[in-house]
Amino acid sequence: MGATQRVVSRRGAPPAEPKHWQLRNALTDALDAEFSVGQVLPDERTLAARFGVARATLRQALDQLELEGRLQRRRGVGTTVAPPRVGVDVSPARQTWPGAEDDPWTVTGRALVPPPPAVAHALGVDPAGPLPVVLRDLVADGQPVAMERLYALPTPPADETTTADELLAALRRQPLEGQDRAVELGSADAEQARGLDRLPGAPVLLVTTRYTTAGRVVALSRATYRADTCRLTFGDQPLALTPS
Amino acid sequence: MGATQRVVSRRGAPPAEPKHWQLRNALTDALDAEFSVGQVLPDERTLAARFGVARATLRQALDQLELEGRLQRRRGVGTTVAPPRVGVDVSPARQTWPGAEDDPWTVTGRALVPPPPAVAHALGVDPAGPLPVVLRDLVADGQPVAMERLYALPTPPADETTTADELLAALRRQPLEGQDRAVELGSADAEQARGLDRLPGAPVLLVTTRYTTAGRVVALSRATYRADTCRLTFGDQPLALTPS
DNA sequence: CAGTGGTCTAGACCACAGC
DNA sequence: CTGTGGTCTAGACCACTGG
Repeated sequence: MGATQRVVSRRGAPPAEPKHWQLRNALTDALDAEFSVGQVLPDERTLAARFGVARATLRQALDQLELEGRLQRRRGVGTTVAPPRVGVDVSPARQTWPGAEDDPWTVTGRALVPPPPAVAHALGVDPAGPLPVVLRDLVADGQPVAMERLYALPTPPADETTTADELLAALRRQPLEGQDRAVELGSADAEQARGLDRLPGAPVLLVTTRYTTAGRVVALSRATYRADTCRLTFGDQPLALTPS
Repeated sequence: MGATQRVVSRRGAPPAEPKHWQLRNALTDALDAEFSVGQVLPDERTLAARFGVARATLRQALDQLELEGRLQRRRGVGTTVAPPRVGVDVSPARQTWPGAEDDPWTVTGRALVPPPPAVAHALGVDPAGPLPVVLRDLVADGQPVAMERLYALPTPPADETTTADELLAALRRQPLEGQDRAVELGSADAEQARGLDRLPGAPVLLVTTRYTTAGRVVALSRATYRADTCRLTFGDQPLALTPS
């Protein structure tokens, strides 16, 4: 990225693309060609001036690139070129309960709370009645990448003194008949944002897993992965691919 | 949502949450309590005035809700409450080539193009040499939900006259040994945006599938799903769950 | 403390849908 | 044409990091 430049063309043909999009494309090319992982970019005010746009417009482009995992921004620090996304294996192929050996998740706590309506419905329980939850974290490459809430149908019924490990052990005692998963886009709530080192509303990949035994859903996991840094892999071996 | 209201509390405790986030939460609650699918919201200028914020701030909250699949916005029309996300089955369990019978995708074209670097690398071919691509669309509930580019290692070599169906047939003639998938967050390019009836940069779930035969990747699919309207399901049966 | 990204404002104009 | 969401601007202030 050289001296003052206007990548933007607005005169002439009517259906011109939005400036922030042209800017994103220009920055993508610059990132590919002239920057290496970890390198810090000029600050936003400087970049905006350099491209001849308002800071809000420049930020729209940076937002895109951060969403795509190309950039990493930290308040008070600066904007750096992000490393390729971390591949996280989430294949349902390995039919195991959570907490089995070589399970990379770490238990961070447990609670007894009224489940969200959707969870209560899936488990077939009363939304008002408290349900035990196991809280777990996933760390990859030294960075927190996901947080999970695992709602379990307790057998035998749990109380305030039941530990997370006891809840997991109770699940493992049953035969696991099946599990299915769903992935969708969501946004981090305040607590998740704190745990993932992001701001509230940060984009996350929400993975919902249902564990069934005897034709009945007995546990339901809600895992939120940082969408900017994670690639979820299903299958034999992780991919070494970056978009486009 | 009644008359003029300020949901926002900024005085007092220092670490107050951002207005746009409080606004998102307030709107989420209102959506749950007082709105039904398809209902149109007041226009943005009215809403902003109602909540006592600038339109840009209100829009930040609406952006979130649209990302989460709660709202649908159409330029020149208005903002409506979105229906629950459509579940799309993408389990790699069904080990079949694309284009098998009961494959819900529709072929829309083919091309002979130089592949993106990542694709060339995965297939082990020269990034400069043109590669055949099959273009396909996926429609669910009458709405376009995904677009796919399927890069194939042609056997025998394809030329400009090879049709999409011939390319798919050539793949199906080989034994499919394995496939693996990866899901990550991306943004729609100009063409995808057009096909998905969105604006450029719209959030998409990027699903990369590798098809292997004889220990070699012979085809690679890049499918982009509308992140606002789709939920990808892996497993026995689709889930009927909405976040929180 | 200075410098960074994050938030918020008030206003203007554009692109598009539908009447 | 009117009304909608989409884009863009210029500026201010806040929250956080690091020296």
